[in-house]
Amino acid sequence: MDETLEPIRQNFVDGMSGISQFWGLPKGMGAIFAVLYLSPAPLSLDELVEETGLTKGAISTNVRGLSRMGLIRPVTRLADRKDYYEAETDFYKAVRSILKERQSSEFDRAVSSVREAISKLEASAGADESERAFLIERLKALQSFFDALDTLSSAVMRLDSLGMATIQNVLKILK
Amino acid sequence: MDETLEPIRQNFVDGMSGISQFWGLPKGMGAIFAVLYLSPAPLSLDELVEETGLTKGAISTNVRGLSRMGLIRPVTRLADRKDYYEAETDFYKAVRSILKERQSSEFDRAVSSVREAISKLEASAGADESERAFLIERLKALQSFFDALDTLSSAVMRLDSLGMATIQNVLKILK
DNA sequence: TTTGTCGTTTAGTATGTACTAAACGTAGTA
DNA sequence: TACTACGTTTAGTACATACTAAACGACAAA
Repeated sequence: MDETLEPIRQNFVDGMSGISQFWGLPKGMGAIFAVLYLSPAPLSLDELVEETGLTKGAISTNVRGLSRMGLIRPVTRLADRKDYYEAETDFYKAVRSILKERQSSEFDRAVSSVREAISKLEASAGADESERAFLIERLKALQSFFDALDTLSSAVMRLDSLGMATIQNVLKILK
Repeated sequence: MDETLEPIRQNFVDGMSGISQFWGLPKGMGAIFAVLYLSPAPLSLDELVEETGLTKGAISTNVRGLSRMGLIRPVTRLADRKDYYEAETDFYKAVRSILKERQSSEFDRAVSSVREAISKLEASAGADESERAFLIERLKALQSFFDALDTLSSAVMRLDSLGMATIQNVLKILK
């Protein structure tokens, strides 16, 4: 690697680490992704150890997380027991993958929690009428907001089939 | 408060706490917002202490954070030294406010970090040519992705002026 | 089988942070 | 002035978690 370019790369890696922990992810993830993203060839775990300064254990767990989110991709070479990884360069694909990940876990729980609360409230006659009505109203407003988010999210996840032209259309409306 | 409704409310509060810490925010924030959102009238700090079980200190700092994000709003009553707070019920307004908050802080730093890297790279002639070209290509791809995000984000922030019809249009395209 | 090279897992550690408890500052009230 | 009722700030604590170091398991080669 050219020494002139090294500080620039290092700065980029630091920046991505910052973003990473800003979004609540381990900063090692950001660093690993940054290194892979600026690498012309897939890298092995040991090479990542070399480049990031993290230990193999940390690399192992973070790499698994990044794979699960679709931000990096394992590359296997025949007759080579090492695992190699490369960065996903299609960010829209990565965004979809991340949304899919997050969606399933916690967001759904929140949505169904609200839905459950509403149906319980509607079932509980005999309680204070005005307060009950108020709670139902508030929760339904929240629910419709969640629905909008859900529509948006699942729309984005289907974005590959809709084609990149869709993104342009949306941006044109918003611009 | 009707005792029949209490467990439902409590369940909702717990759920919002969960979401809150899932998104990297203190779970106390979620709880406070939930309590305020389900309250017909604005609540004072001491009432929030009562409802959430947190101490006044924690309430104080979390309430400040929620205000800054635009998720709740202070309400002052004449001839009453207490501060009261109520939840923002326009979630789109809250989203805009949160985006504005996040945008300014870390995202911009990332964007300008990439831009800076690119211009440094373009200035550093004499270095390894093929690698330099590769880095520039990758960073420019990342930059255009950031630009798209930025366009989207600032568009959402201007969404009140564009009107709610815009949201409908966007969702129609995506649906 | 033994040996070496992988990735994974585990136990321990350090760091950040959200909280509690209590002191504090401030502004109305007697 | 002293007193009271607030919200804020600070010092300390508990807890979560991302990491290190090292043991472990799997697998291919000798």
